[in-house]
Amino acid sequence: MSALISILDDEPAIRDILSDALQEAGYRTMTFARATEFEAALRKTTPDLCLVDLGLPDRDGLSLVHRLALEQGATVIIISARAQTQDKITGLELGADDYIIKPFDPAEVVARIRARLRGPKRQASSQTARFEGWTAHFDRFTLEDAEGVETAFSQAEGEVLRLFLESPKRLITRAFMQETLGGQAGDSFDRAMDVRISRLRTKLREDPKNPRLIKTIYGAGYIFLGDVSWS
Amino acid sequence: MSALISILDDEPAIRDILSDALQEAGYRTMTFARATEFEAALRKTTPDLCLVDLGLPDRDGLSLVHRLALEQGATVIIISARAQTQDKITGLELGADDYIIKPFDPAEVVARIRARLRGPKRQASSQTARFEGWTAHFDRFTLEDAEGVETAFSQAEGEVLRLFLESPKRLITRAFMQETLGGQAGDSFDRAMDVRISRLRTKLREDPKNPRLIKTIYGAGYIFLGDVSWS
DNA sequence: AGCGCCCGTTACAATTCGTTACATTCCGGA
DNA sequence: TCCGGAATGTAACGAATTGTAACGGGCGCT
Repeated sequence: MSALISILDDEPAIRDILSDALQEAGYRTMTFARATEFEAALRKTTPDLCLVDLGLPDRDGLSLVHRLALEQGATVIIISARAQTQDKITGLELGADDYIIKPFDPAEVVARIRARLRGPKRQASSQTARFEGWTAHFDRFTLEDAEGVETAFSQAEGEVLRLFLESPKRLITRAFMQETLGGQAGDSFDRAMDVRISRLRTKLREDPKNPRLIKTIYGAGYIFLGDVSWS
Repeated sequence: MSALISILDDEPAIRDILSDALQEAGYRTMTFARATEFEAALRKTTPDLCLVDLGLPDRDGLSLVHRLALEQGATVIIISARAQTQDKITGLELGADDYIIKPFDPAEVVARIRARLRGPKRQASSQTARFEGWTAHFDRFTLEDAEGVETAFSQAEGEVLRLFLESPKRLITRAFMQETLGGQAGDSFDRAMDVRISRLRTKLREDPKNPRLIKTIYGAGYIFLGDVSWS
C-alpha cells in the first residue's frame, strides 16, 4: 500500500492537477476544498503528508499548519501564491516542511514530496540510540538493556526499530512503513509488518496487554513513545 | 552545542553572505571553495547539514551530492543558479533535501535550514489534561486516577474525551460531535456516539444514575463538567 | 547434504468499535 | 398522576483490524 497524501486547496483545478500527478507517481490521494472537511477527515485517517494551500476562504491557513505540523507532528508542505520571503519564513517557522510557490510545476512538487517521504536522514556516525534505559547499537545489531545485557536483533527488526527511533512520538502509518521499508506494494495485505513489530516488542520486553514503548493506533499505525537521543 | 553547517561554494561573496547569516542565526559554519577541500574536511568532522553549490569548477556537483546524501546519509541542501524543473528534480532525486535557486534571500535559506534540522527531532507536544483528580495522557492513551493507576483508553474513546476536555462546561451537541468526529452523517441516528460515551463513562467510573463529569442534556447533547487544565 | 537462522506467510486468537436490540429515562399531553 | 413516544444507556453481536504462534522457503555456513 502506497503512502497517502491529503491535498487541501479551494481551487478544483489545482486539486486535480496535484492529485493526478501524485497518483501517476504511485501515491494515494485525498482532496479537500475546505479546512473543515479536511479536519473532519483527519480524525478518521491520518495522511502521510499534507499539501496545504494558504489563503483558504474559511480559515486561517497558518494556524491550521501550526496545529498539524507542530502539535500533531504531521508532515506539511505549504503551497501558496504569496512569494514574499517573509511569508515563506513564517510558514516554515510554524512547522511546515517545505514551501512551494504558485504557479508550480507538478513534477517538482512530486520530487519534493518524494524527498520528504524518503524519511529522516541519520548521520552516518549516529549508530547508537539511547531510550528509556535501552541502548540500540545499529552497528552491532544489538539491543542493550539497563543492566548491560545485549540481545541481538535482526536486519528486519532493526529497520523497524530505526524508523521508530528516528521519529519518536509521531504517528507512523502502516503505509509509510511499507513505503520506506520497501515491502512490496500490492495485492496482499502485509501482515509481515505486524510480525516484525511483534518480534520487536518481544525483544523490548513489552507487556502485550499494555505496551509502553510501541503503541498501536487502531486503523492508523504505530507511535513510538519514549525520549530518544542519538549518538 | 549548536549545529555545524558546511558551506561549499566557489564564490567568496556567497560564502560570506551565507556564513554570516547562519552565524547570526546561532549556527557554527565551515566554508569551502572547492570540493576536494570539502571532502578532506569531511573525514575529520561530520557537519549536521551541508549547503552545496552546483556548478563547481573542479567536480561534478551532483555526484558529490549523491555520495553525501544517499551513501553517507548527510543532510544536503543544493544551491544553484539552474532554475529548470528538471535540474531540481534531478537534485532532489539524488538525495538532496532541498533545492534553493540563486539569487536567494539569506533569511529564507536560514528558515529552510531550521526546518531541516528540526526534522526528525520534532515531537508532538505532550498532551496531558488534568481534571477532578484524573489525568488524561493523550500521548500515551491512558487515563490516570488520583492514586496514579493508569487505565488505557482507545482511539475512539480518546477522540470523544479530547472533545470534552477542549470545551469544558459548554454544551456539545450531538450533531457537532458527529460532524467533528466524522461519523457518517447518514440516515440513521448514530448510536455509535452514545456507545462511545457510555464506554468513556465506564472508564471514568461514573455513576450511571448520577454522572458527575459527563452530563446528558436531553434532546441536545452533552456537557462536560469539571475544571480542566492542559499541559 | 545437513544445519541453523532470518523472515515472510498462514492460521487462528484477541481487540477495537460500529451496529443492533432491548431496557431505561425523559417529557408533554390526557 | 399516568401514559406513550422519543431520546438515551448499554449489553451483546459481528466485521474489520491487529497480535502472534507455527510453518516453511531461502540462504549462508560447515
